[in-house]
Order: sequence, then C-alpha cells, then structure tokens
Amino acid sequence: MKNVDLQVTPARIAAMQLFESHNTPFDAPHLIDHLQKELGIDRVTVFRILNAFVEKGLVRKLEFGEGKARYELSNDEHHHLICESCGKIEDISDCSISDLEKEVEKKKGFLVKRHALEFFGLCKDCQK
Amino acid sequence: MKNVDLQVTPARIAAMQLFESHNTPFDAPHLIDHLQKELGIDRVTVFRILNAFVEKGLVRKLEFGEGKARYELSNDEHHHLICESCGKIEDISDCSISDLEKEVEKKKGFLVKRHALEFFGLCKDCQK
DNA sequence: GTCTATGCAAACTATTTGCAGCGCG
DNA sequence: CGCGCTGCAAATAGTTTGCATAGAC
Repeated sequence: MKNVDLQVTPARIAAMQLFESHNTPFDAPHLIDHLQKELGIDRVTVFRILNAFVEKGLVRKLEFGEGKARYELSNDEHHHLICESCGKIEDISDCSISDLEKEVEKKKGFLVKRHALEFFGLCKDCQK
Repeated sequence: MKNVDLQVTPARIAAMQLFESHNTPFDAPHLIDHLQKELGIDRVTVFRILNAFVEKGLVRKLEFGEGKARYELSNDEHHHLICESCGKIEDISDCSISDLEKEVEKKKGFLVKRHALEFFGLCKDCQK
C-alpha cells in the first residue's frame, strides 16, 4: 500500500483484509457494514477508500446492472458468471478475447485498454 | 408496441421515436430531458416507461460504470467500444464469444442466457 | 510538523413507491 | 367504462463534497 503512495491506516488495512478474504466482488454497502461494525468507520470514508484503491489500481470497479458498483482485487484478469436466480458470482479466468480485441483495433482504429465481460444466466444449482 | 401488451400513449411513442433515431445508447436523464421539453412528461413516467420497455424486451439495459443505466433498442445483438476520453460509443456486431460460452456451460455447468461485453479505451480521434 | 485521512453534515443523482385522477382500447 | 398510464409528492439508495480535526510518516 505504501508502494502506491497511500497512507496505511486502520480503515484501509481492514478494507484490504476484506478484499483478500473475499473471493467474490462486493459492493460499497457491504464494506461499509463491515468497517462500521468493526471499527466505527464512516460511510463517506469507505467510499473514499474505494475510490483511492481504484485510482491506484489496487482494486477494480465492476458493474453488473444492479444500480451500484462492485469491487474486487485487480490481481488477476478474469470475468464473471452471474446467476440471475440466486445471485451467486463465479469467476472464469480463461479469457480468449485477445483475438477479438486485435480485430477491434484494426477495424475501428480503437485502442483497447481494458474490457468487461460477464455472462448472465443460471448457475448449476438453480437450473433444475 | 401492442404486440407486447403495452398501451400506446404519446409519451411511449415519443420515447420509442427517440430510441429509433438514436444510434448510441442513452441514459434516463437524457430521455427525461427530451420528453419533458417536448411533451411535459414527468421524470417518474419516463423511468416507468423504460422499465416497461426493458421488461417487454423492446429495450436493453446497459451499464458502463457511470453510476447510471443506459438503454438501447434490443433489435440486434452487438457490443460497445467506449472511449474513455471523449465518451463516444461505437458498436461492434461481430461477436465470436459463442465458443467461450459453450466452454463455460460445459466447464461450470452454468446456463448462459446473455452476456455483456464492452471494450474501454481510446477512439481513433482521441489517440494522437 | 506537514500533508493526508477521517468524521460529520449536507447535498446530489439516479431511481422507486403510493395514491388519486386521466385516458387508451 | 375498466384497467392501465400518468402526475405529483415523497421517499430511498448510492455516492460526492466542504470543512474542521485527527493521525500517519
């Protein structure tokens, strides 16, 4: 955290710990809930921490059409399977879009910096 | 519009016309602006129209991480190139994700109903 | 000690809900 | 004329901003 020029504070440590212990992306209210109970951190501070983390590239901001953002560690590149029935979010890592990306750059002259790919549907358990 | 069991009203006609004359997805405030000036339609009504259109499958709801939704006609299947500098949104239609989709279904047992794919970066004009 | 982070209050934006009245079919 | 659509008021959810104080380095 010091390597990205951010002060190390209790709130930020706790926030980072929650990211590290979570395997699925969560939203601001979820983090607020935790930090409020645990350390009495204010809602506003949580949003500021999230924005700082995103800006420094520690964390990625996602949107799944819920009217609020979700966040996850930006360690590895992967995409999501979102179950429209139970809300479970799974990861997929094998992303073979680089070909399509190259095509876009050639065809449209568009310089791709990042992409978002999500699959919506029904998870194994919700199908039967 | 009658074929999806929705009453045909001035507000809905005007909304549909805006969709048909627009080539890029727009947000609720944009539509509100138009319908308010044109016909004095209330903000709330516009949201209700948008929800009805989405529910009936006439329109698709998108989110590009702006903290608000965008909408577009759901005629054809395509994806978007979003310029992070000027905000221009272009379409790409040749989507070759069906392979990846099949893989997901096999590997994870996840039933894919739809997917979202967007590329973020710099458009031709914003690169130099 | 300086500069950044936090708390509190307030504001703002997008969106939803309740209820009464209007209008499409 | 009945039920769905709209308007108005109000509420809710997520998120941002301003300013004064507390805390990290």
